[in-house]
Amino acid sequence: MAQAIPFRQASPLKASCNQCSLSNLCLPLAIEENDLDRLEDIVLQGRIFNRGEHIFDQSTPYRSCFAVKSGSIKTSIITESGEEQVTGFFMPGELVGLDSIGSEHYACTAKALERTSVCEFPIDKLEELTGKLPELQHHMYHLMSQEIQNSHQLAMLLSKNTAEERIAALLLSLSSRFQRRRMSPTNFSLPMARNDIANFLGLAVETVSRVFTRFQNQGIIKARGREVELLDIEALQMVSREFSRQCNN
Amino acid sequence: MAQAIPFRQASPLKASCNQCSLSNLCLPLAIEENDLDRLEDIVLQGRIFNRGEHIFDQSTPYRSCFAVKSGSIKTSIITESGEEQVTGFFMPGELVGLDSIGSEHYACTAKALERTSVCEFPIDKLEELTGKLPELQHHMYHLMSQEIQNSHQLAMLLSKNTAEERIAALLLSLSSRFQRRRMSPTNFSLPMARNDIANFLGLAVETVSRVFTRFQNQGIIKARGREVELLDIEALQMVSREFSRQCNN
DNA sequence: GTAGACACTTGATATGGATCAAATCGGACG
DNA sequence: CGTCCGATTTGATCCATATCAAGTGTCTAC
Repeated sequence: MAQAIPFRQASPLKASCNQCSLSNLCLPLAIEENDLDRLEDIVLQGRIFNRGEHIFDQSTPYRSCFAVKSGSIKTSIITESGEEQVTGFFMPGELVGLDSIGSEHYACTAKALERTSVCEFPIDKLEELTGKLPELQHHMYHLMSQEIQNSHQLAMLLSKNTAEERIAALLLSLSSRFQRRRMSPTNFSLPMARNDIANFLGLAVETVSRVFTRFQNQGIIKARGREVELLDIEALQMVSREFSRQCNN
Repeated sequence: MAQAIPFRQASPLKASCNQCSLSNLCLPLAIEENDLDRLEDIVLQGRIFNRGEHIFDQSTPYRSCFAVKSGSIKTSIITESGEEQVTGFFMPGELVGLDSIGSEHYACTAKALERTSVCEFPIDKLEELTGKLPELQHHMYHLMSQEIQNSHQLAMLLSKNTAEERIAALLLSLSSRFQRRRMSPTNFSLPMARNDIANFLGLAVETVSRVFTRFQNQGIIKARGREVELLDIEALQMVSREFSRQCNN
């Protein structure tokens, strides 16, 4: 599949957010064409992480937030007692690390779920820039408030919904995020393991597995390992009482 | 009950954040003495709400965020099906409405839990000001990321902890927030009903009640209605595995 | 190709907290 | 001071999901 890449630029070399296929999802979307080079001036592009590698963890001093360029990332909080709580999954175009701005260290640990490349935005430079570009500042506020809302939605899911409802909501959320990237909203491959899904949704792995097979038996989805096909989106929306918000952020 | 209020200033009259007893908790803490009047220029002070009144709800177009001056506020999401999910409690010095910046409408409903006064910060003016005062901008980012972290902590509590752990964590959080305001961290009166606690923590009212009496029988707390005395904070911290963060935000 | 390790599935059983039901408390108001 | 209604407590029972226990599948590395 991955044919040899002829000249992988080590990394520096000015980024061209301009030409990035994600520019309509990522920070550039809030910036005028002619200010774009100011963002390109501060971004560090081209860092690549293999599956399982940490982008940062809770002991890393906070420096930057990261945009996912390709691949995917899971963030989680590890408690003193070593328990993990997955707090989110991040796909291309999404920004990781907004939960830590102004903290000494990152508030969570970010791990690549597959081979993943990211763009890094040093926070001091980014804050300086948002001070000059009101549109960008507004967009940052918006992204952060979205993140708060998402997290509230998650809390809601965890406290009020059944296992089936939670899983349906997750599948729908992923679906709409694939769609945003002009990929199939019904056929995709889950970037995360059942374990991560279970942890994220506050369930046992066994329960996740059972719900997947139940959905499959009902003809709502087809799943083979991480490959998923949503056969009946409406049914999923029925199952998930609280689908509205999760879907159209 | 509400005796006539002799001269309630309709509202204008320039605020003096300067002299506000909460200036070390609220937005002024991020502002140089000599820039403070710029914040005072944009804040609308003196709005008062009686218990049960809405500061805003999900149909209100987003205009402002609010700082609690006295009293307390509960925020919640009301779903189409009418279910409520309490997303937070806000006490003096804390900022409400950060979850909605950049949205058309408020993402939640805010209700006064008791007689409450708030300071209103129109968001357009505030964004303009944060563009000029880097310290204030930084502080806003920090507050918002704190809110994300809090919400993640809540999600964690909901998905991993028992009823006792959740309630212990809430009591400790309230305790430290009272302490921050130089009030007793061990003797206080809960601003919210058992019902709100239950909803917030994803429990049934009955369970909350039972845990309160259990804690009481164990001599950890003393509770009579909303009056609470924490007799053994260490024991509470023991009960709540995940106390660390909740306490010292 | 095979060993080992991990990811996932399936089945049987246990349990924390929900739900249902009812009593008691407490405050607002006449 | 008594009434009424919502808030809180207490008790009995039930259920969704965790937990425990075996498989079975699948990927990696040698």
